[in-house]
Amino acid sequence: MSWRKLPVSLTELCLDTTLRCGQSFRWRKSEDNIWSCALHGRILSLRQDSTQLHYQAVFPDTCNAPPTPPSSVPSSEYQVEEDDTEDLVRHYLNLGPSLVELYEQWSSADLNFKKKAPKFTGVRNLKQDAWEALIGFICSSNNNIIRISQMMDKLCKQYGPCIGHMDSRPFHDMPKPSDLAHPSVEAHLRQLGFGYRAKYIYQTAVMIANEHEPGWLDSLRNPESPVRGCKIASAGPMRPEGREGYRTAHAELLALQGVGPKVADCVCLMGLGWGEAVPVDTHVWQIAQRDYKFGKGKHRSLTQATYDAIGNHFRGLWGQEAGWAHSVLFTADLRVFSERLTAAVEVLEVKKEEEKDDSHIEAHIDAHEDVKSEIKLEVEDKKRRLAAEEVTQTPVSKRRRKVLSSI
DNA sequence: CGCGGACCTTAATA
DNA sequence: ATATTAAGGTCCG
Repeated sequence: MSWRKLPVSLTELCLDTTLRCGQSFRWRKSEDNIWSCALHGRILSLRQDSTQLHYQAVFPDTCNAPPTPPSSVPSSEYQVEEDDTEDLVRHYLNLGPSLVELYEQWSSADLNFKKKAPKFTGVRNLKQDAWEALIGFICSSNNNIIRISQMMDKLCKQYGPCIGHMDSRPFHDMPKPSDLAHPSVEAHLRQLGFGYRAKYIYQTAVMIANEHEPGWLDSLRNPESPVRGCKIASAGPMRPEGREGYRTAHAELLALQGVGPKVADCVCLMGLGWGEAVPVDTHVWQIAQRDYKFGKGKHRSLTQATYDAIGNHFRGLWGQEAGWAHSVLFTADLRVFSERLTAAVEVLEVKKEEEKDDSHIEAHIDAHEDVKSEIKLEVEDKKRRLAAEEVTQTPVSKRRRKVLSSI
């Protein structure tokens, strides 16, 4: 029940960015900045300060302790089970690589990355369960992060096991493929507001539960990035189009209903450990046109050839973890973080403290004068939207609106 | 191989 | 107030 901790700086991991940037869709944040999610049979909770990541696992039903092992299980084996939360955290958050070093590497190779990344440090590429990633990203087509999250919540509440409660709210884990392979599922999901994705989810569940061998999905994983344990085998040499295992996994996934090139790449990148997978969605297509000279001549529209060319270009630029670098730029392009580009985030943070005077706010803003001028056009472009957002969304203090309009 | 339309829902935008 | 658009696309002809 007690919290444990790992030393992690905010530049190595920023939970608030990583857990909101559209990689995963099941984390919930409570009042006091605690993120929680039902994962591997427990409710995992995370929070962080400037120097440490705090984590806690609450297991169901047994006084907040891990399940009692059957007496037949040797205690030595059980010890591993009991203490695997740290491993789970390290693995899920992909804490192995030095993110500062990776950012340096990507920045030295790419001026655009160097320009955009400083406002979006600590974006980690989560190593999620492949099945969860598959369903999550099938839901993502023509959709937004809020609704995707709501859909995943409904799916788990309807079909997944309840792991426990926090703040008087139930936490359900992901249902298994066989739980969704019943013919009634499609109509039910449609009734729950999944739209045309209901059929995709049902058909994909049938494929994985009934058509493929058990373990098929995980067999597509990067052997250098196994679910548990350490590296089993080499993933082979890097090529412009990615390693062989990645290409195979991508091609296999395409056979599933509701899985096109973009969703397949998301599953490869965030569920199967293929760091070179580069999902090209509307955001990345915009980025490729705006910052990397795509959108003309041969690559006027986002055809399959253009899609592949963009991935190849980014792999050539950023290397084996190109998909991770892509996630950083994708995050920088997300609407929910757009205010970060306007320095309004400083105002937000100051506002939370409630008792600061305007001189403080001005100081915060002035500190980013250089950034502001550099992206002045973008600020102009988004300022109007932001201001409108403030008026229509939540009641905002006059002070904040005033500051915004003065940027 | 590339194009255009349909496809579910919802909330912001015009 | 009501129509249109956009939200991490895919499928089909």
